[in-house]
Amino acid sequence: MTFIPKYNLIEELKWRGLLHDTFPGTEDLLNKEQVSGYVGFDPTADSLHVGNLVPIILLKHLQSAGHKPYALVGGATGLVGDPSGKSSERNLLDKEALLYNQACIKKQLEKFLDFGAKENAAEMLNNYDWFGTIGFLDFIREVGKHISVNYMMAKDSVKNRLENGMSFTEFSYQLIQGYDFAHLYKNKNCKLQMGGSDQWGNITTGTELIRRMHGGEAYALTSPLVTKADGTKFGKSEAGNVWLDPSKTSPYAFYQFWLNVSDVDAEKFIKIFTFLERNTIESLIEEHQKEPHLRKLQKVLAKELCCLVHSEEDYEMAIKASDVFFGNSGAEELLALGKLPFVQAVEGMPKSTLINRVEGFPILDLLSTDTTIFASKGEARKMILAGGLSINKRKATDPNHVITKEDLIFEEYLLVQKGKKNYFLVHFQ
RNA sequence: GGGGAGAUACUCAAGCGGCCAACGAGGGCGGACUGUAAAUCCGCUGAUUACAUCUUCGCAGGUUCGAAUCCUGCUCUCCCCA
Repeated sequence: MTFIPKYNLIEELKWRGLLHDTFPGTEDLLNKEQVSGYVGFDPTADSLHVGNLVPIILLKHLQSAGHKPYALVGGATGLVGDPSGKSSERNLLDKEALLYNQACIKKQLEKFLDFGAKENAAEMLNNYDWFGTIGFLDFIREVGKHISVNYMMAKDSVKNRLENGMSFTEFSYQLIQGYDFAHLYKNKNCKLQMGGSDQWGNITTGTELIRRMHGGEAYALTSPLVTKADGTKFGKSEAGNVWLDPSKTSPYAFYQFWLNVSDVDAEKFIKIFTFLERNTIESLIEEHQKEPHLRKLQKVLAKELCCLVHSEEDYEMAIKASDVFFGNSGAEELLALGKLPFVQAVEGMPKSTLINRVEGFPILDLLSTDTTIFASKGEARKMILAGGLSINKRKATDPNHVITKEDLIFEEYLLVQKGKKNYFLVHFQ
């Protein structure tokens, strides 16, 4: 039976800016047979974040080109800790947290791939399943014997750490990850490992192991690190990491993250993060350049990602809330939003909870003493006098105002707005 | 070991007896404009009960009606000669 890929994966990834490097022969392999490929995800947190989207997208492309994707949760590798890109030794996570993280990540990954496909259903793996039972002695006899320390020391991830030191634990990481690849090669006929460019060293240790242990040929494909034009780190908002878990980063905040991408980055990101076709993207870019103020690219980008990671309903809600928070609408529209969408939109905002008092809160105390919205009363006062503070979308003008029940929205909230886009929520109980 | 220069607010950097909560620049925050952008312009940027008061200019003392500014000691930094 001859295999014909749905499309040339390498070509596709190339124009999208998702290709950094490949092993020689990878393209030929992908064009002549159905390939099983995998990506590993570290359970360092209880949720994936936007930075993990790239490897997820690689898997999706692999699957839609007709190949078979494996998503590997690093239950074992997480116990050790990948030194790649780290300048110092990290603390080990405790086993319970890791188990919890693995479960969370597994659940998230399940959303993105098709596990019911006939020809090339995705599969989920956890490397703890094969590492958990290997003893240390067996491992160093059967695996360690094939790789020289000299070879391991030559990797950037190790070299960069020789000055400041590195534990044996982290040093051996590449062997563990390398063995994953060898194990999957042997047991799942998995010939391809994908990942970020920082994984190159770990991946090549894997292909080397496969050659020495099984006399086989394996392949690799990496994507570049996602960068922003202004040089700041991708994947962070003012509130910190942008997570895929809606309880850690609300769909509204997630939508906002993509909407606020700069013009230059939007052109780049729409290729990387969406599955829109080439001509669709090209005409979108053209439209955007003609009428940049409409920010069509950002809107499409935010929509696609919001729908991919969350849902259409979440997207609709995010748009509604965005209109209220950033459009020209005022206090009336805020009320008209209704309590439920309001609560969803304010999720992820800096928040303070206060016990309601009958006599009310002098506004300056509320802003600086009862909450940490301002560092001092003086600052809060100046902001009010400068016209930079709104309460529930209504400009505050009187620094001596006392907040009482009448000021609350939906009877329990106070939406404090500092400047244009800094919102804080005060919840009264 | 000898000689010299310096330490000022988030950073750089003026000030050298009262007019100093301390010039100016950068950064940060806010306002106007705009695309929830960039650029530009304007304002704020020690605290407080804001008329006014209080605590700040490496640290500790001293002189003086009055000190970031003068004197003494200490700590630290930089430079030059051995």
